[in-house]
Amino acid sequence: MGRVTLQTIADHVGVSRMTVSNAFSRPDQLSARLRDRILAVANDLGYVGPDPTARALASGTAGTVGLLLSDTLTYALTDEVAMTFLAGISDELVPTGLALTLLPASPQDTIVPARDVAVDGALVYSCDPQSTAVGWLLRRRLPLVFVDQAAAPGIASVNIDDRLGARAAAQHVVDLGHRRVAIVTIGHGGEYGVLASPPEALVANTERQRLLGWTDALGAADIEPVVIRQPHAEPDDMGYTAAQIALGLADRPTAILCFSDAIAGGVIRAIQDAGLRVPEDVSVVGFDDNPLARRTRPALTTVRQDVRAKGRAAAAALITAIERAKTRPAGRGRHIVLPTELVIRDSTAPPPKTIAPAKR
Amino acid sequence: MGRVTLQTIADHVGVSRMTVSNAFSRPDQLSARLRDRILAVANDLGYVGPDPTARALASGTAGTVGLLLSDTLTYALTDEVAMTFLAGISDELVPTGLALTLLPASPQDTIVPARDVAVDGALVYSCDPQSTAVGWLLRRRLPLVFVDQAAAPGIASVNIDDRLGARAAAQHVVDLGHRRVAIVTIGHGGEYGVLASPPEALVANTERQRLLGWTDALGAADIEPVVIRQPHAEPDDMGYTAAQIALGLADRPTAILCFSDAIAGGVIRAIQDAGLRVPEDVSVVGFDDNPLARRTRPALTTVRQDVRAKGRAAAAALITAIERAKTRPAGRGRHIVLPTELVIRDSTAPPPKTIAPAKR
DNA sequence: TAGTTCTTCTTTACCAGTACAGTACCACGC
DNA sequence: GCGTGGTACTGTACTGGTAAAGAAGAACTA
Repeated sequence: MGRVTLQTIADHVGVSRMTVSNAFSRPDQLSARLRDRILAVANDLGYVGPDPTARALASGTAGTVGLLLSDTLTYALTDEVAMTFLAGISDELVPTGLALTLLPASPQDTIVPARDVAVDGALVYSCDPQSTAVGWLLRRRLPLVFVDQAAAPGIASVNIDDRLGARAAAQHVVDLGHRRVAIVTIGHGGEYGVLASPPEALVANTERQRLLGWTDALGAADIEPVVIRQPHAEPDDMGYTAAQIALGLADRPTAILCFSDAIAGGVIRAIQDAGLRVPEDVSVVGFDDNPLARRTRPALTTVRQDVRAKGRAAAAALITAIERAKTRPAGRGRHIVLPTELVIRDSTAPPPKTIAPAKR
Repeated sequence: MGRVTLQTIADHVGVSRMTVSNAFSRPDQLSARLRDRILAVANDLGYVGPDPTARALASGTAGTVGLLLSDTLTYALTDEVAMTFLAGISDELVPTGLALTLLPASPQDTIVPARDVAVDGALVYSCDPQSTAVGWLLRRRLPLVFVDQAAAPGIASVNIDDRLGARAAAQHVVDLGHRRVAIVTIGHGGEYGVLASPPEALVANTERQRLLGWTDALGAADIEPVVIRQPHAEPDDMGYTAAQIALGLADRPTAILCFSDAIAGGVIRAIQDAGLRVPEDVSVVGFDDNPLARRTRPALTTVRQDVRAKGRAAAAALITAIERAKTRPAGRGRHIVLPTELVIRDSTAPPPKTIAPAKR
């Protein structure tokens, strides 16, 4: 069947295939007159442009970068912070003309996107570095950037200062005079419910770092927090059930530190539904400072991170890594750590003098 | 530089290149013994698997589908409804092993993802059908599915029943006895502020359809709504400013119909900040029924759409379209319309007998 | 006027696979 | 003892481009 290729056009115009290729890809390599003629003929023949797959093979660039998300795509995507991260990535990517390919962790092993889809490099966002998907990317020797996960030698990484941020949050409630503190966190893998094992055992790096930060400050004040870990299964219940557990404890906490603002939202609802007040009865601190934090009533005290900047930094680092890979055999990546900042709003206050009973 | 290809492995094992290819891609074509031997040698040589770009060229499949989002990626992505849509897409895509490539509308014209990135088909989500990016996809004759935009002949589409949903929302406030109704909508392109032109003039199909639906019901009750259109620039102010305009009108509306729940959130805050109550002074209706709608206080009356199902339907339609394109020259796509449903909660009530003055 | 450089186009040599049609060998049935 | 069918592997012929060096004529320099 009459598929139109560069050769078809070349024959029609009476030039070599290479010249037609240049007409599309390197306009400076031929005269403007000839180029216009070629483009006109191409248009008449219904030629759209050089075939992307063929071009990818010949030139060695796919024109897109991968993004590997933890677990199922599905799971990571429900998080609204992830959206902002994506937006940050696209800020950097769009001007370069690169596309972004989401690489789901495949359930099968016949087709595995991380192994079988063409990309020029990839961002690895909050994944288990031991996972098979990450393994494939490493073996392919693609330029990589690790984001929100433990830095690996030789691989560029972008992180926020989770530990310091969490530490500041915990120090804040300590300074307010709280002595009974609960932590509500979320993650995947490991045990759920009231957590007994030390933070080091957790798989998810972000969670581990924040837990270390919280216990840094609490430990220094000789406070042993109750850590409640809730699976990420029900997006609608984020933190609600965990908070109920915390409130039901004999020594009810007067402050709850949360892994994210989304969780803090659920925690606040649980507190209010139990007939208690925030911050008069229980103080709550979030993490992220997402747009909702400002609007929540009471406005949420939280640890700000600039997720969009994180996305930009990650994409920029990847672009550099790809550039470098073209010339040098292998570059050692830089490790970027972005700052966090405690934002004090209305959800934290000194602990109550006497503990009000939970109604309900 | 010893790059390892199928040939390298073939030479080592002493079989033909084709057999090595089959060992990876079509295990049933050779004996298990030989296959294991080949795989072992491949592993020793550090071979990861058939090169994705070469495979794409030779087999004619890229292993990924495109997603074209309106305008800048950046812009579409801040919307949390878009996230749920993505999750729905991945529900269908993941089991097939396909990846998802986000195709940003490029600002330049040397590299245009919609034209230059290899995909097996594409979803076009809420785009202007006249845009150049859509034009490229059409010219490439890729299997396409249009989502949330005007159906085009010969192209499969997935929509929700925006018009009927909006109509139900409007009918609801009419039934409650409201006579002064404002509409707060959002979109891109065209005039902003109090809208004078008829709905038909709007570019964005979703917005146009909902506007038609609202005016269907209001028109039948002989009510002329005030339509306020706010640009999508400031994601943090969604609906707030528009609501302030509405509340400042001489004939202050007693009901406000909103394009989305996110806008409704801003509208409610604006009403409350003006010292008025929802729903006693002003009723508010949203659209989407996103998770927040339930949590908002008061809980939001809204029009539910199943965004995730929409994503699933779109991806499924695309997969069928791709399947069919392999055999038949061109299939005419089906047009799917998903239902909407009015969910009545606490943000709507009969209008007040007397109009309370706005404080502040 | 000859040498040099530019511009413009062409030649050659890949890129790394897959599809499809063989071919050789074996077992089976009668 | 010969067709018949199945399994296991191979040979040939593509897929549609790009990089890099080469060649031919024009323009520029000395």
